[in-house]
Amino acid sequence: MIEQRRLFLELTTAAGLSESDAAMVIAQSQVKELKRKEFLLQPGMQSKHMRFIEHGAMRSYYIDEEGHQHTLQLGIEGWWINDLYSYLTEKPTRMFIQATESTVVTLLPKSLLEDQLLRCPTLSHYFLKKFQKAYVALQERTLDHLGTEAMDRYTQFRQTYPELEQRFPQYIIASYLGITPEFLSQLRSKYRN
Amino acid sequence: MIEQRRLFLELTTAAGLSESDAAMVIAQSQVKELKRKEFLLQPGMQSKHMRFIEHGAMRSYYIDEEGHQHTLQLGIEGWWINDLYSYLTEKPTRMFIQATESTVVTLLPKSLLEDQLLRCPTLSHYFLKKFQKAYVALQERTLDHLGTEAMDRYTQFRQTYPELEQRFPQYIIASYLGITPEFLSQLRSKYRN
DNA sequence: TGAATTTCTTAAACTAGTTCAATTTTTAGG
DNA sequence: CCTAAAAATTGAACTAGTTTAAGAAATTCA
Repeated sequence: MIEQRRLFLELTTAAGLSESDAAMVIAQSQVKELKRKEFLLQPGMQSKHMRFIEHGAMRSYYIDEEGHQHTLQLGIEGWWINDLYSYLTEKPTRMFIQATESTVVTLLPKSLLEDQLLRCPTLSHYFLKKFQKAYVALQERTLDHLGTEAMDRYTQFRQTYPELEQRFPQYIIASYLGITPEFLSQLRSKYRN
Repeated sequence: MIEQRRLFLELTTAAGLSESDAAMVIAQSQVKELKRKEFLLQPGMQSKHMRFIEHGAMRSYYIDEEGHQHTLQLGIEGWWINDLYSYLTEKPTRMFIQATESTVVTLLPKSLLEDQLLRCPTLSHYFLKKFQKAYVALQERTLDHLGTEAMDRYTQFRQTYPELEQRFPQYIIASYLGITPEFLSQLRSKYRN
């Protein structure tokens, strides 16, 4: 059964673990099923797991003082999703992580994972790269936001993540792009002609 | 002489290294002096060092397609400054790192540093925390930017970094806050009354 | 010290993106 | 398959922040 898990595939291919090492990691994991709109994490909670999407789709977002949602991360099967801020600092999160379809996630508890990272350099290297990638993605997104106008951000988003555009409703994509759904709608109608 | 270096102090106190371990790190380092407006890093270069400000002040920024500057990091003596994106990925940077006063920096070459990280867990832990902090700071800044209006960002900045406000010209602070110098000037005049 | 350069301010015209409100279209899931 | 709920669209009024321009103040360093 383990072999059917997408995470098993990820660890044996992308991470380069042996099948037995991968099996050991998976043995420590929990599986969680979520219905559409259910939450995996909510403000005030602490993120104590690394989370891998087996199938389905999720997003992380936070709500500012004026009540506006800002989507920070989108993810579908085969992606990791988390609030690394809370995971790394062990402070309470300000974020929601929510399933946008019915979704299955594998959870690796931080405490157990850290033991395994000490024992398995390959795994450790894999996660180091993941953290770096997360930093890089965040920086890229931040620069993008500061220096690019909404329309360009939208076309760039479509090119970079064509699979995401079909998978998430537009109001979520708008919130990821940092604009209102109404304004995205306007952009789209201009784009068409 | 080594004992006079601010980095020596940082390593023996904040990082908790022994004096001899700290001395070994320092022995691998270079010192660089910069005049006001001189660059430590420019687009296209690769960031191959960790950089510690001995004294003076620096900022990192990038220039978008329309030619606007966006300041990402400010730093004064006792702070690290770098483009971690380029340092971690070993790709060319998009950023400038510039001295805003005459400044002395200690440079730790990545290749040598990584050997030392392997040998010295205390040092390794110190840098792990630094990377995490950088991620956290970036995330905080990004959220802030998305959800807070300029005036609030400004007052928050003043509270969080009172030492920086006096140290950098306003047009740099404006660019750090993500607004034009003219608009910051307006905000300040409202704030006064 | 003093001239040249850099930085800051003010104000008016402007624009990218928001808000509000009402209508239409699409989708979820019993 | 049907209906309630969710999502997308349209347009008009609005606002936070930009642009341009020009003068005033502050700072640098020869």
